[in-house]
Amino acid sequence: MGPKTIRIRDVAKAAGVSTATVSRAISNPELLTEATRDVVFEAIRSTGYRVNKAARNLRKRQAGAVLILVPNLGNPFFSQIIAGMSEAFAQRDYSILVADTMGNRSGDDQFMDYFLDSRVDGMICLDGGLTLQDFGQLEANGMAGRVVFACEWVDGASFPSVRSDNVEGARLAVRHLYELGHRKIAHITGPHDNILTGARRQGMVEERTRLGLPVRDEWIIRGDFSLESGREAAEKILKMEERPTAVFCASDQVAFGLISALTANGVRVPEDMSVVGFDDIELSDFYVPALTTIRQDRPALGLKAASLLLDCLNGKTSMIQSAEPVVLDVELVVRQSAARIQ
Amino acid sequence: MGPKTIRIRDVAKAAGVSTATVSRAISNPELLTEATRDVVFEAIRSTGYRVNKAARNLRKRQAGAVLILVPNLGNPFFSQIIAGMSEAFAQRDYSILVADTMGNRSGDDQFMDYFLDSRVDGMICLDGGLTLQDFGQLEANGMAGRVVFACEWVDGASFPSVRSDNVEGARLAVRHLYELGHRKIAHITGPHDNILTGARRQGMVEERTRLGLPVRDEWIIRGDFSLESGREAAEKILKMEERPTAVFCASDQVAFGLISALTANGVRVPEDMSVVGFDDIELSDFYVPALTTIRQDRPALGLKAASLLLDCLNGKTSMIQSAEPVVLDVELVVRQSAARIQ
DNA sequence: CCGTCATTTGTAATCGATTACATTTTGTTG
DNA sequence: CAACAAAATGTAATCGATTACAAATGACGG
Repeated sequence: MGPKTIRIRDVAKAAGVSTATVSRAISNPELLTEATRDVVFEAIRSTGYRVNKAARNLRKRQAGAVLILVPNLGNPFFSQIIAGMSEAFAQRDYSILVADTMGNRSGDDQFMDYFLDSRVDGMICLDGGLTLQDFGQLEANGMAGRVVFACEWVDGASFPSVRSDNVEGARLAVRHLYELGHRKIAHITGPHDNILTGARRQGMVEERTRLGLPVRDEWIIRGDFSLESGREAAEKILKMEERPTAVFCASDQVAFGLISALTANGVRVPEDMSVVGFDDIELSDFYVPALTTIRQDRPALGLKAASLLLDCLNGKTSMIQSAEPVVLDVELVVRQSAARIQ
Repeated sequence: MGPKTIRIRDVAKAAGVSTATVSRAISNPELLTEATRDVVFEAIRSTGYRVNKAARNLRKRQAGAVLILVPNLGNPFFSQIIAGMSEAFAQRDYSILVADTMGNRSGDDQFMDYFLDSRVDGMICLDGGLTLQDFGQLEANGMAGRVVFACEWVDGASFPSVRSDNVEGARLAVRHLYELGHRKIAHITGPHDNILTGARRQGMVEERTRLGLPVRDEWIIRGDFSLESGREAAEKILKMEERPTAVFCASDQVAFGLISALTANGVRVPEDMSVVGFDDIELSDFYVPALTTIRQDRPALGLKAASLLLDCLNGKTSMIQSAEPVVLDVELVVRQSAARIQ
C-alpha cells in the first residue's frame, strides 16, 4: 500500500479553508487574497498534493489530451513532427496520445473511438487517407472544430490545416533539374489515393509543361512514399526504352530506395542519373550521395498545427472559421544526388 | 450543443434495469442472465451509449493509459518499436502516451508527473539515462511494479526488462570482420553514460581479445548513436597514424554518418574500409552500400515489453518478481558494407 | 454608524461509472 | 411445498475536483 492519496480535502483541512478555495488557488489564483493564496500554496507544498486529473476531467467534461494520428510512425518524417508538437502541448498541460493508422484503410474508424470515449479533446491528423464517410461521422458527432490536419488534408472538407507548399516544392525540384541541363525527367509518385501525391505530381507536370519538356506516360511511376517502392520503380526505369536522365521522387524514402537499386545495377547517381527527393529528413544529408531534396519545415509544421488545435479547443472561433489552410514555404536543398548532365 | 451525452442511466432506463446491471453487462457479462444481457446490449446499441472513461477511471482509480518514454522519437529505431507496442496496448484498451526525453538529463523528472497526476498506470522506458535518484523517486511513490524497461535498462535497479543480447551482437560483428580478414578493428561507441554503450563495447573488446587482435586506444572512439557523431568519428579515423581497416559502430545511424563522411573523403566502403552497424533499421537495407549490421528484433522487443507491463498492471506478481531480464537473440545480417580485406 | 455594493470564502450539487451491500428471484431438496 | 442456498438484480455510497449559488466580510459614502 503506497502512501494514501492526498485529496483536495486534505489540503483544505491543512490550510484551514474550504475545498473550493483550494481549487480556486490552483486554477484562478487572482480570485483570492494574497494571504489565503499563500496559506493554500504552503499547504499544497507541505502535503505534496497533486490534482487528480481523472476527477478534474470528469467534472470539466474534457480529457486533457489530444490524439495524433499518424500513417506510419516508423517514418522519421512523422516522428520528428511529433517531437515538435509534443512540446507545444506539454506546455499547455495536454497529454499526447499517438495512434498509428498503419495505412489502415479498412474504414474501421478506430480514431473515432478516442473521441467517443472522451479520451481526447481534439486530434491532429497527419493522415489524409480518411474517407469522406469518416468525416460525416466526425461532424455528426460534433467533432468538427476539434480536428486539425497537418501535412496532409482532405479535399472538400473544411478543417483547419497546415501544410507545405507541395506544388511549389515539385516545381522547384523540376526547375533545378532543368537548370542542370536535364530534359527527360521522371517522377515517382506517392500512393494514388493520397492528396500529396496529387499536389506534387501537379506541380511536377505544370513545371514540365511550362519548360516545354518532353512528356512520356511511363515517366510517371506510381509509388507509395516507401523505400520499397523506390526500389521497384528502379526496375521499371531500368527497363525503359527511353530512359530519363533525372527522377524527382515524392519522398526522400523513395529516393533512397531508388538510388540503392540503381547503384546495385551499375547506374551511378548522380553521374548517370540525377535524383531529387522530397521532405529532407535528417538522413538525407548523410546518404551516399547526399540527397538533393525539398525541405519541409517540420518543426514549424508541428508547432503551427499544435497551436491551431489549441486555439480551436480554447474557443478562439475566429481560428475555426478561417478554413484557409496555412501553407508553409518549402526550400530546395542542393546536395550531391543531382548533377549537371554529362 | 452536440447531441446530449448518453449516460449509463439512460441505457438503464431504456433497458428497464438498474445502472448496476448495465455496468455489469459491460464489464462482467457472465454475471447476468442471457435474457437481461441481450436487453442491455440492445439498449446500448439503440442509444449509442459509450462509457465515459473519465468517470470510470476516477472510480476505478486508474488511468487506462501507459507512458512510453523515448530518448529520441526522431530515431526510426524507436518509433518502430512503438508501433509494435501500440498494437498490444490497443487490444487491451490502453491508450499510449508518448513522451520524448530529448536526451534531457537535467533531472527534472518530468515523466514522474505522469504518474503523480495519475495520467498513466505504468510506463515503458526506452531510455536508460534515468539516474538512480529518479529511481528513488519511483519507488518512494510506489511506482515500482509499474515500470518496464525495453532496450535500455539501469544497472542496479531491478525492474523487469526486455533487451537484445548486446554483448553477443558485438561479438558477432567483430567475428564477422575477423573472418573477412580484418585485424585492425575500431569501434564507435554510444554516449559514455549509456548502458548499451557499455555492453556493446564489452562484447567488442572481449571478442577482440579472444581473437588476439591488436589493441589501440584510439580505435575506441566515443560517439552518441547519432548520425553526426558518425561523421565526427570519420574525421578522427582519417587522421589516425595507424588506420583501422574496419569499424564496428554502436548504431546504424552512426554507421551512416561514418560512411557518408568517409566516402566524401575518398575512402570507399567497403573497398577501403569495412563498416558494421547495430540495429538493422529499415533503411539499412537501402543504404549505399547496403549496411551489414546486427539485427535487433524490434517487433518482439515492443511486444514483449508491452505484455510484461500488462502483466505487471494486472497483478501477475510472478512477473514482477522475476527480475531476470528477458534477453532476445540478435542476428548478423550480412550485406555489402563489410568485405574481405584486399 | 448604517446601508450598499464589491470582494472573498464556504456549502453542497454535480460530473458518470463502479461496486459493497441489500434485496429479490430462482433453483434445489427433503 | 417449505426451507434454504445460490444466482440475479437493485440501491446508494463512492471516486476527487469544480463551480453555481449562498453567505460572510470588507470598503466607502453619507
